[in-house]
Amino acid sequence: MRRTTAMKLAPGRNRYSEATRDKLLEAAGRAFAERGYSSATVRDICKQAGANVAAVNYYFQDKLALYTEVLDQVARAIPHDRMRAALDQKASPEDILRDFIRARLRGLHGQKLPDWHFQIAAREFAQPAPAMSRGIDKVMRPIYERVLGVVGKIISRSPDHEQTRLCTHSIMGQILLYVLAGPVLLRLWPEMKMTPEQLDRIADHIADFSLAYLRQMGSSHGQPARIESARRHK
Amino acid sequence: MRRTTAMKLAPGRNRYSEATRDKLLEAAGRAFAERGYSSATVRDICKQAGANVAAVNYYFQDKLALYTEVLDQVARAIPHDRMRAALDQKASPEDILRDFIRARLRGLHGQKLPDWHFQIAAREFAQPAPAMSRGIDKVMRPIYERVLGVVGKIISRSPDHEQTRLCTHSIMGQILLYVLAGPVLLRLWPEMKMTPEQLDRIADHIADFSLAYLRQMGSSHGQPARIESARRHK
DNA sequence: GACAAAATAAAACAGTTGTTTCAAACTGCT
DNA sequence: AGCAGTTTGAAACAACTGTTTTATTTTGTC
Repeated sequence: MRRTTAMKLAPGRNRYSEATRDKLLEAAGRAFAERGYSSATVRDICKQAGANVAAVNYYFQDKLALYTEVLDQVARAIPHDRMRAALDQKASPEDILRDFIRARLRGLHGQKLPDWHFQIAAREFAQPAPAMSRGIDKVMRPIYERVLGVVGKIISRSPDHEQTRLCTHSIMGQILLYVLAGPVLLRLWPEMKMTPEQLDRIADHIADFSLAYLRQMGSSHGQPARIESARRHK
Repeated sequence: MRRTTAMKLAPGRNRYSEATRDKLLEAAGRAFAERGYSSATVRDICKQAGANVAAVNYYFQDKLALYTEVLDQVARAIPHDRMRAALDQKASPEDILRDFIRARLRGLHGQKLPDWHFQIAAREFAQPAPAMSRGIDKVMRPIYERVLGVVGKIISRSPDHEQTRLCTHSIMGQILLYVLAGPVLLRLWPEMKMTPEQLDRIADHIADFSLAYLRQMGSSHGQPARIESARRHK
């Protein structure tokens, strides 16, 4: 056994290989993304990783623990990439927002990241697993609150104002459509090719689409959101 | 046996009860929505429906066939509800759009409809199941194309113009955020209560947010989309 | 090379899965 | 009431699930 004698709990580095552990993680990532948590089998993951069936329970305690670690890996990979850089730059809030949107969409072309990251993220969005709730706090919240700040600056309102939140959600929603519903969109719009060029055009559209309202809000300071009298009924 | 003698293939009505068949469908809908296809067990579904374990294989041939029928049920139920009504009314495109958004968001409060419809749809978004690809064509496409038409009218462009598509996606994305990512949003914004009142306010925000850009596009006819010079870089 | 720790391998475990079998109960109709 | 056809019920099926056990091989260190 590994964690019984001499190193009860050593989740960090070992002096031994750790190569199969990494292979397991990668295979698990792909498997969970493709088939979902319960449909992906431990046996298949081990076979894909070229390891024995007992490997999962040896390196991780559980199948669930494996999944949790995969989620952590996804969580750690996303924010540090391009979005943080976009949010951290010194520029006008408008430009920061535009760059942030581009950064996020560019990630969809799988230039660097394995694209199963997004599939897992999509799944967790639709139905957060027991292991996820923590992950939301770790991954989403920091970025969410940064965007709240940027949007708040543009529309001259505090970050936790309801208007700021709604606008932020509008932006996030537009982005998430392409992140989450990729396959579906592709069916509805076969011409969508997800090339870097098209992704940039989509990103610019989202920025323009959103800024149209944000600027309008920003210029009219304390006034109500609705410009033209919205039809209220029912 | 049922389909062996005298009625080889009779998927339509029978002269006998069919009550348990309906109960099975409903229980299956809830189970698949809550736990997903592979995690939901036939035994649990039958127990929830108050039927025997063999019932699923008797009334449907497979677990997969059951799921397919549930998907068909979802497909048939969604468009005829409120969205179709909103799209079919005689009004200005702006009002139609606003009503459509409201109709869709109102469904989230599960006032009338079993809201697991949306959960299943969300799951199929994240990863179209073997049985789904057809479903997309049946459910999404009709509505998608109707919205394309409405948006196209507002911005004075043809329904299959790229600008029309991008704008439609922007609207769909904002809606889908609340449909798909409900649990996640609730974690990020605990004050969100999803009451009918708040849902209506959210719907109005989405309409205002979107119309700000759409009207602006509609007034400037053949001109490029971007108003203020967008910062192009990299 | 020897020795302990660590990693792998093969087999078996207990539990659950979807599905089938077959007899019993029920149904509508003459 | 009688009877064919339909629907249920309980049990068993084989296949597969995650996990554990046990033995074997590999590894790093003296």
